[in-house]
Amino acid sequence: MRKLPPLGSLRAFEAAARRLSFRDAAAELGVTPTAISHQIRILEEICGRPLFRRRPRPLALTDAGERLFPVIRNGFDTFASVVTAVSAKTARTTLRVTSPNAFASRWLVPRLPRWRKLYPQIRLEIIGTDAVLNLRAGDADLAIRYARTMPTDLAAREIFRDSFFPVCSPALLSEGGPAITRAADLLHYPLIHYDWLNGDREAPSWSRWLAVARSVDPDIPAATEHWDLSFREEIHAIDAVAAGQGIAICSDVVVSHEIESGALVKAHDLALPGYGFYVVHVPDHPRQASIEAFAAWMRSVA
Amino acid sequence: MRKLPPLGSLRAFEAAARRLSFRDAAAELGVTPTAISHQIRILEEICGRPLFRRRPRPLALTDAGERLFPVIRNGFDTFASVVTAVSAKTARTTLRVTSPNAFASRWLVPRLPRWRKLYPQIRLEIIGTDAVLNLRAGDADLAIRYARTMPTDLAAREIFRDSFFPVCSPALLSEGGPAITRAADLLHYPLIHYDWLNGDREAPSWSRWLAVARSVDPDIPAATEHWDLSFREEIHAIDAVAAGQGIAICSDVVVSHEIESGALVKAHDLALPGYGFYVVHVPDHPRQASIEAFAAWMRSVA
DNA sequence: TCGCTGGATGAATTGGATTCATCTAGACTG
DNA sequence: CAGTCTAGATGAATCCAATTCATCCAGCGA
Repeated sequence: MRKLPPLGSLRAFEAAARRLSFRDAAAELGVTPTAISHQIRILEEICGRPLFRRRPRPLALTDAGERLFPVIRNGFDTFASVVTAVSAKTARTTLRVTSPNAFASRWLVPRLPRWRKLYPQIRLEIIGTDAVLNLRAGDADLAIRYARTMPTDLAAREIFRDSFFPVCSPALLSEGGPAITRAADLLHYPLIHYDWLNGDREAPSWSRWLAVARSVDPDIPAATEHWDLSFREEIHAIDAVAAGQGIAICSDVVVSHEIESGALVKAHDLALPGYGFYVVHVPDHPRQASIEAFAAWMRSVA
Repeated sequence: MRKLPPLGSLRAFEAAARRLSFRDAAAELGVTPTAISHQIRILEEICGRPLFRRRPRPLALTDAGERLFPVIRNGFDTFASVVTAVSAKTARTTLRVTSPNAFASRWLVPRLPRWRKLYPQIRLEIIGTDAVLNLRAGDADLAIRYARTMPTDLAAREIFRDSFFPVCSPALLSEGGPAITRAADLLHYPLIHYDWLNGDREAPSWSRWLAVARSVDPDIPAATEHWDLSFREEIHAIDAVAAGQGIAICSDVVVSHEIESGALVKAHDLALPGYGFYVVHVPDHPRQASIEAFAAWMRSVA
């Protein structure tokens, strides 16, 4: 028998974890912060352990919370998506695009004005979620999938591939830290890690990057247990990097906006190979033309 | 901005869709049928279309309902699973096994007494769900995955493979229907279909079976639009077959219990190749011994 | 040291979910 | 065909669980 916690507490938790603020979560749900506090307390009692570390501030998720969050978030994303898809006439003129969370917020959204200028007649709905929506069922018209190889289950084309570099805030380097001239120098700074949702063992990570760097710079110790800061969510990790809390291995595509604006800089030039970004859709989609336009546009602004 | 329907209505819907009865759903949730009715009405108003076809009886899901159901169900399954996993020590002596829904209820559960007899000291918790749980995150200890080829992201071993046959209730044939001596005779009966959750275009289906049968029996018409009964859920389809409503293409493994007991019979001997059942777990799992025992047991009772 | 922000806590309140009572469609029975 | 039974619909009344209010406390910055 399935034992489901009160759903209200899950909704409160999801909003609070996403915004890392009870206040903002309360505003989003149209209630007072007190209500959020109570709901999360209920969930914490069910789990038998705290989900947030409230002090010292700022608010942060505990390990248990980090574990819960992506699942609950994806679930709600998916619920919202199917219900919208099932609902009578969801403005069938908009192209519904889904992409991974980090890509949506870091790459897609900042460039949407350019899209709008080029194709003002094609409205986009961006569904940023790490849940894998079912295109065949119509949960979205087009998906941007992030994978090592081309998806084979649907019509797909590769738009571009990324590489992974160590990146950090320029402030981190200028504020009197040791200069970085060689790979080993990176180890003087906090290293920021984040998990990959998929179980790719080959995924770019500090341990892989350091292994490659070691072949160039033998001074790098073989077993660096240097887990200074670890996040379950790529977006949280990037926020931490931008805030100058350390250096992370990031996709140059995902942080390209920050690199261009100077908010982040490459800390070293050694790159790990990354993944492909694929535009995926059902074959013979009724709005093939819009899909073509979108794929072409993505490639053009790469 | 994500537009989420009231979660209570989703819970009511999920229970009602799973049991195909407002009454039973109400009993499960510990409320009166009236409450279920109200909640589902709310969800139907949000979707702008009915989710259940109430009359004529029996209760059935509409297309929109069929579309919603698996997603909501998987979401709740996953929620329950992570919350349990996160909760303080869930009796760490039990081996948590997840498998696809149909396999859990049709194959695994009926054979559990045998397991219990052999390994009374190893307690099992069966999490039957079509959602893909995250073993690395500890949502379960062991997964039975159903796939064309061996999963590569975790330690896996093939337990057995299945084949797909047309099966039906013996009552269907004995009740004066035309005898089945060749493939074309099957077309005199209602054909029962069900969707595959994964997007496998090569998945065993009536159209594939008939295509193969046509090479033996050219009398089978090429384009048979014979969609008599269609289900989104394999379990529902099997229930319909057992109730004598028609013939379906079923996995011999999933219905093996019904075949042995005589509740179902093969309607024809032509088989389609199926998939493999894989026992999957994280490498170097702390309870490797239990996992070995389980894999060995599964193979032995195949 | 003093504000200021953001969250915790417990009692009081309220509004939305549930129930009650009643009604109807369809299925089964003889 | 009545006659009966099951399962769900409907609308008003009820009630309890979630929310708010009022207050308190910890951390942070000036």
